[in-house]
Amino acid sequence: MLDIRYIRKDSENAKRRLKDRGINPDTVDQLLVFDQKRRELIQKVESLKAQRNKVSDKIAFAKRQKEDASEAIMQMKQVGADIKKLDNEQSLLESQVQEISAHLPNLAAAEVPVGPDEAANVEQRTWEPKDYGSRPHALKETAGVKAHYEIGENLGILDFERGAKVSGARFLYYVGDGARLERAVYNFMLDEHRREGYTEMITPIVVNDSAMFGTGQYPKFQEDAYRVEGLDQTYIPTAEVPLTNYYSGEEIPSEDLPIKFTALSPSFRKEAGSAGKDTRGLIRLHQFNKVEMVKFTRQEDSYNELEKMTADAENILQKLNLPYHVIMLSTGDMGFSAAKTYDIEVWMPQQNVYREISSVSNTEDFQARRMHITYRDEDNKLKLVHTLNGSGLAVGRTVAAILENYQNEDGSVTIPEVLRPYMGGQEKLHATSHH
RNA sequence: GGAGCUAUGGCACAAUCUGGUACUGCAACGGACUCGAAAUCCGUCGAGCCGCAUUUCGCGGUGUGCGGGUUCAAAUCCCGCUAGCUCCUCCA
Repeated sequence: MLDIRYIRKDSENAKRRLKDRGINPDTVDQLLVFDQKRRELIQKVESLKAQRNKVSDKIAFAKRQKEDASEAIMQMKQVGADIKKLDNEQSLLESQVQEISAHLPNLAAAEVPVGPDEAANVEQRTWEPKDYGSRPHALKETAGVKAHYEIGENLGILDFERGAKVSGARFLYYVGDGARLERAVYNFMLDEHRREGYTEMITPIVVNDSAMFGTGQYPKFQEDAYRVEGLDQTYIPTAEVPLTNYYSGEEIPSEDLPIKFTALSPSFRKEAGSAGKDTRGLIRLHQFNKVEMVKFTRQEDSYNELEKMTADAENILQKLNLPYHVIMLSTGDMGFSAAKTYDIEVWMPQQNVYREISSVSNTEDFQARRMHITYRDEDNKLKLVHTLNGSGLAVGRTVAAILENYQNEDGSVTIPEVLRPYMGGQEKLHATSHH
């Protein structure tokens, strides 16, 4: 959520910056009207309440003295009724202010490119293994390159058909070495992050509505969430939700900052509005594994920590020897809560494109204000923490990238060296029977 | 899932039956004493949120788990909810 006092005080800039995020300035004007009315009403009702408090004290005093207070009581009857009426008006205005505020996205950081969509994103850097060209999996340019789902099905390690039979489209079974590879990948990721100082967590994967509100998924993006029927609970779309809400409503001892969490979790998304897109393979599923990173930082540290978190995600791809590039998302392509986002896209040779495998964002105090997570600065002043989140990485998409980039001409797949200790020293995936 | 109990400052608790200034202790902070500290004594102490004012001290509202209701007035009475504890039931 944005600071209403900023919008009030610097409304022209607020409108301009929100316009970059796709918000009609009229919406902001409407918000300011409600806010103005609300504050006028507060002043009215508060002076009545001050009066009531004073007279109530007098009545209490009189009763103790066994004196008659019925005149004051009669007088206060009307005041009480007026307060109730104004209180109701005020709570209506509060909810109108809240309704608009809750739907306003975060403001973009100054250096974020302004643009309506992904065309305005700006590439930051590219990376590929030094010996990429001489490796057997360097099939980037050749015609015989297979798609990851084709490789997986041929090897018998990915079973989309039975996933669809049992659950529906966009679900799958990993079978045998496929399941082992997935497990190797996320264990490797978690171990790397732990080494970088992240505390490993296992979180609830069902959360309540206030948690979904806290990180910014609700109220705006409910249609993409798997809700538990009748329970006001939701299967998490990302571990960012339970990890960030861990401290909701709390003051974090400032000597503990920055705090770094990592967790593997399944992520559930209805993918409403993406019908027909990326329908095949591991790219777009209703359920997928993801290793997530979350940080809580002092305000002045968050952008430095954003760079570090991005490097932590890149480290995984570098150790896996997978080519990638990093882009900075434009104002029109960023997520609701983000002030600045780097996407990391991994090279997928069969489609000849870079494909998103991680998204790393600084939300500044946007989530912390919704969740009320604070710390005290050097002057003992209460401040909102900054929160960051990033994938490190999407596990299924990593498996897909490994299959495509490490495929051999005989149909086998070489296992990246760093993963071999996680697979009993195995070096290749071959077609085998798993039945 | 069933029954009972509980929820009050950073912590521990009182006031709830019988509606009327939310008690006390510990901790914390300031001061006295001291070369310094401990002990002792004196004083301050409801976090957060909202509004107004602002160069500074501020003023008011809210705030006894959450949401309603009754009342001139709610920690207290009524209704709903949440969480925790105990017992029963169930379970990996």
